[in-house]
Amino acid sequence: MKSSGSARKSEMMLKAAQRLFAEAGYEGVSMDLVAKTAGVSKATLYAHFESKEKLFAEILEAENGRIEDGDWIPERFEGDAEGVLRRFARGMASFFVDGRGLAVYRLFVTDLHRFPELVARFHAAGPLAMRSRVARLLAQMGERGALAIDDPTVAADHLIALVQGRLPFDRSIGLPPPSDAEIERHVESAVRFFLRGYAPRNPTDRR
Amino acid sequence: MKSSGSARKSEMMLKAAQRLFAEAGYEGVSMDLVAKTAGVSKATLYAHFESKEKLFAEILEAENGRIEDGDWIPERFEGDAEGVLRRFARGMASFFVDGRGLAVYRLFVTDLHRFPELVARFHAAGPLAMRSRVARLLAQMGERGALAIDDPTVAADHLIALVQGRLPFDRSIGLPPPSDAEIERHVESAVRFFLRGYAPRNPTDRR
DNA sequence: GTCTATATGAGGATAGAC
DNA sequence: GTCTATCCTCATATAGAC
Repeated sequence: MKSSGSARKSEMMLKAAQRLFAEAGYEGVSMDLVAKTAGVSKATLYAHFESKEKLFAEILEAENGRIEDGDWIPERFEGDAEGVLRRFARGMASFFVDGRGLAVYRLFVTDLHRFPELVARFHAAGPLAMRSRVARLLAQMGERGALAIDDPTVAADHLIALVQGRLPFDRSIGLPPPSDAEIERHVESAVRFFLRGYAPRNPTDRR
Repeated sequence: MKSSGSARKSEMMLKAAQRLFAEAGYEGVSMDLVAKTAGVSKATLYAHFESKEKLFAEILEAENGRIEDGDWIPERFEGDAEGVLRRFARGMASFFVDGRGLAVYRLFVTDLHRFPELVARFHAAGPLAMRSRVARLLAQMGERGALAIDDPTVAADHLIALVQGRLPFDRSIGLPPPSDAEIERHVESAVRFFLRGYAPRNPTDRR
């Protein structure tokens, strides 16, 4: 059962690296620390990952790729637009205050420029994929007359910008997390504003 | 005239550090490089700045404090709201694509968390000061009936979020700068959306 | 104040035994 | 594959002469 122990160690290393990089970024984590946290020696770590850069890129790609996992972007529009948008916005806010969104945001801004060959791919798989999914949702709302959506991609940019706001920025610079009440006010204000801008010109004009 | 030479060197060191830190961040710049760029020895550099952290904090405070210098946030509202907002948005966009805004944004996200005792002060002197100034402008527009502004601070958050969008984020991760046409489309779309949301309910109701 | 030379330590990566 | 021990580079910071 040697290979089983090996597989377990491999997983330990990945999990340790994932957590540490998300917390402290590329420069903030040493290979010594990753090895120690995973309970292996540095040589073992290097036997599995040829360099710190490769390890980091692998971790970041995994985190970034799971950006669509969140259940906070509905696949299809069902129900009332305001309720759907409010739930979406709440999910997005916590995603960028506490969750993977914050970690990926920080890793992108802090360290991605070190890997020029990855930038375009990761950008497409992360932020752009998220926008596409939001745009699809908004397009459905537009088709049903719940919103007056001209260009769904542009509208998605607007919605994301409003809901995201300064949340990940403020968290990244070290400000304490906003309270639930503050998040709720932020979300509420963003959604109401978005609805003002994209309300259907004639609310009764539904097909 | 020894003190004159000394003052010149002091300035050289500050200018070098300012440029280098803005380009490469705290970790990306060594004291060796700062000294070499400034044309002095490392010992001289340390005679003027007791540590790299102190030097960095001094540079960042100066850059951040000049955030209000830009002529792109008018002190007073004069003319038509749409034109003022469009000029403001163009100025802000280039501030965050090329200018000091981009540099400060990156330094904040990348390195400010290393100086917990500075976070609150720098946040107030930078992002919050900018928002205050935008809020004052919007409040004036509201008072004159050019916009329907309920809470100027909230409206400023919305406007900044829309205009800033992903510009500094995309630039920070290493994407190429958007073309002038792309910036113009972005700005135009943000301003039009903002105006839709904050248009006066009754445009003729001016005092 | 300013220089050259150096102390000191951290961290990425590898050698060699098992 | 995994370990211990080590190499090597680089970066902060300082000693000591002028």
